[in-house]
Amino acid sequence: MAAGDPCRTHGLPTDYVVQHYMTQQQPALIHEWAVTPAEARRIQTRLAAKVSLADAYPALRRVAGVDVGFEDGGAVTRAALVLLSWPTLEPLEQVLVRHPTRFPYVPGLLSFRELPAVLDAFEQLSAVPDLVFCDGQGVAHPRRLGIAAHLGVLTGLACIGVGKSRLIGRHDAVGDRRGDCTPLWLDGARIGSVLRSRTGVRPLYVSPGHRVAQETAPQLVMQALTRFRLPEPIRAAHRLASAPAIARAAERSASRSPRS
DNA sequence: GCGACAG
DNA sequence: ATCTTGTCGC
Repeated sequence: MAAGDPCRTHGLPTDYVVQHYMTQQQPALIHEWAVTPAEARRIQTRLAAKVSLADAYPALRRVAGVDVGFEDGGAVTRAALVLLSWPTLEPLEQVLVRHPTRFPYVPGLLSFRELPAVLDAFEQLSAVPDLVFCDGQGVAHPRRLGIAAHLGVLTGLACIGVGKSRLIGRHDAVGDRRGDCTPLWLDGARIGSVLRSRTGVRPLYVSPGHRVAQETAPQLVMQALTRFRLPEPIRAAHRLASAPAIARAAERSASRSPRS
């Protein structure tokens, strides 16, 4: 691969070494996506060793939000990526990529289903975000490599996983007021935080993906919140990824109350 | 063998 | 995630 080329992730043999996403610095391990569940789990265990749980991101100027949706009963994957200013959270740029879906949903292997399209979206973004908020878990995962951690290791970007529900781990009851937070544990180690992003809503499962510390992750999510349950970067990405569903909903309500 | 199980 | 209408609550 020539220096300067964006990182390509398809069709490469397992363990092929390429440059980090747009940074052209440390090489990163890129693997094949056409794998069996058993191979995927081995890849996760190997890549998990590359995750860093120490704060190591640039001064925050712009952040990104990632979310994925589906069309055609799952046949098509839609990856939405939105770039926003920080700390003002104003949308700056957005990218939507559609890919044929080629991996089933298997609990614990979500990244193998969604990341191919997400990585393509990153290649089309004109600027590199200083931090990424990703829908799903970070290291709060059976093998410590949820989609946010996987994305972080492959791109080298600082990432935070924000899950709407729990994949694994145990925790005490969370306070019911906005900002209340309690650690998420697995085998005696902290793997994330359970955060009440808004009073009266189900808590968020926040965990570092890469280059972010356990204590920092929930703080950054709090700073990315406005008045809703989900942090703004992810809300923006979700709106984009769910555009077809929203359009169909609007279509139905329009047919129920026709004008004229 | 029986649950649990991101999106 | 997606399919789907109305409905209970702040």
